[in-house]
Amino acid sequence: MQQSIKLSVDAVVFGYESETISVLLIRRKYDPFKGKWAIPGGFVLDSESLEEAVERELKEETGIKINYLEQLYTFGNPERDPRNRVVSVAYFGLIKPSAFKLAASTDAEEAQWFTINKLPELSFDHAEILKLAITRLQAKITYEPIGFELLDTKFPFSDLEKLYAAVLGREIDRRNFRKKMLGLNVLDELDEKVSKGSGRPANLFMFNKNRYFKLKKEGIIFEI
Amino acid sequence: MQQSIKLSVDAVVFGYESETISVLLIRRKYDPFKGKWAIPGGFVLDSESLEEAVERELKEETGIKINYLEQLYTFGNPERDPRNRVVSVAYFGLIKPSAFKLAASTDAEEAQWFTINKLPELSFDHAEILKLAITRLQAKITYEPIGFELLDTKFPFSDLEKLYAAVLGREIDRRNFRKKMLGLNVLDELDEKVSKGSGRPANLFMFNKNRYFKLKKEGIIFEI
DNA sequence: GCAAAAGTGTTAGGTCTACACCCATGT
DNA sequence: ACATGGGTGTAGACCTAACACTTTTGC
Repeated sequence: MQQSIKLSVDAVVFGYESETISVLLIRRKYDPFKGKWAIPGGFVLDSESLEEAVERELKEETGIKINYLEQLYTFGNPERDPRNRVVSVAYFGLIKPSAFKLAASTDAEEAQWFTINKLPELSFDHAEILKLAITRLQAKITYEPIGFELLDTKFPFSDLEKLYAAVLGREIDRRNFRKKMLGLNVLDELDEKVSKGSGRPANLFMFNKNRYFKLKKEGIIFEI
Repeated sequence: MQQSIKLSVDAVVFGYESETISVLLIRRKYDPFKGKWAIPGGFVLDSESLEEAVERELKEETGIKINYLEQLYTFGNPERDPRNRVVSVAYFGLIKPSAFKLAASTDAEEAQWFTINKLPELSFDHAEILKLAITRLQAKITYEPIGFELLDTKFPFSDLEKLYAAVLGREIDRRNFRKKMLGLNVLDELDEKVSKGSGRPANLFMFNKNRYFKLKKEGIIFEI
């Protein structure tokens, strides 16, 4: 059998800071779409798994190390790359603010964070991929505890609330949200406070992953 | 760039009859796994889309024409095929009972339906693919109206109820289920009855796809 | 007239939503 | 003392889950 399809991976990486969700994009060095912005990604090597390919490409192109990674969708339209047939397995990933800064090795001209409401024009079918990733993030954050992957290990409750508001694009009721989230029984309240300059200092919380998995195994589901 | 990865598609096709869910499997003609059962599938041609590849392979191998098709997941473990690196995009599909019979052209020895509780040993990582497909079917049937793709166009309400019971693997309350399902406002009750030999004849229903899409656009969601 | 499947309501408990005031700190 | 953000409770509406008898047909 003769087949000349090439296989690539692409990764939509989301970060959260200053109450907005951002996506990591790179500027293309070569044609097609030279100079245009694109989702990081590249061809899969013969010996590596798809996830390894994503992690390798992310490290090479942006210097970041991902925190959470899941497969999104495979894009296989024969016309999606103007030159060759390239089928791409898209992933979506989340990183914590502490890993948010791009590696010094990366030329700031080449990799940048973009707020999801202020996106540049994208290469290939990457706008479509990104749109799907955002939809998935919005859906998933309501039934799996992935929001914590976007926050530091210890966080004030208001950060979590603002994150949900940013992702879902709507206001949320502070009291009801807190009640429901704490009722899920997967957050540990620490004996530590943090002050944001003015206002009453906030208690810090941590996501208890073990407790979450235990509850999940018992059939108790996370849902906001 | 040198890359010798091959790309294939595989399709987990579900059917529903006699109150059980079945999967369509084929017997492999060649090594590896010669004589073993496998999910239908094959290599993607350079010029066709992934969906076209699935439909072509299904027609070639089993003679059936699918009713509903959606991408499931892409399996890319380097070890999944003992001979070459083959990355496979798995799909999951549903067919109506009227299309349930395998084409006469197909040797019954080569393609067969298996009740999902009585599966034979499978080739490659197909057991894993099938397991994922079942999980997806169970999840999806509760929040998208895909169950109707497994029934004839006109069906008695009890068929729908038994389908849900079969897919979810548990009993469902007849009264509550009917209330909720009819309350979604996507079923049309016909002026037609059907009798199953003994017992009171049942009214027939139809899924109203247009109404469903209209409601969906208005933000009203299907949920059981 | 009896066996078999279809059709139909009510109640109690739990969950969701809407909503406003006090608390702890910095300036 | 005032500005800022953190922390908390309740009542009404709504939804869910549990539960059993009557109706229509074939035999």
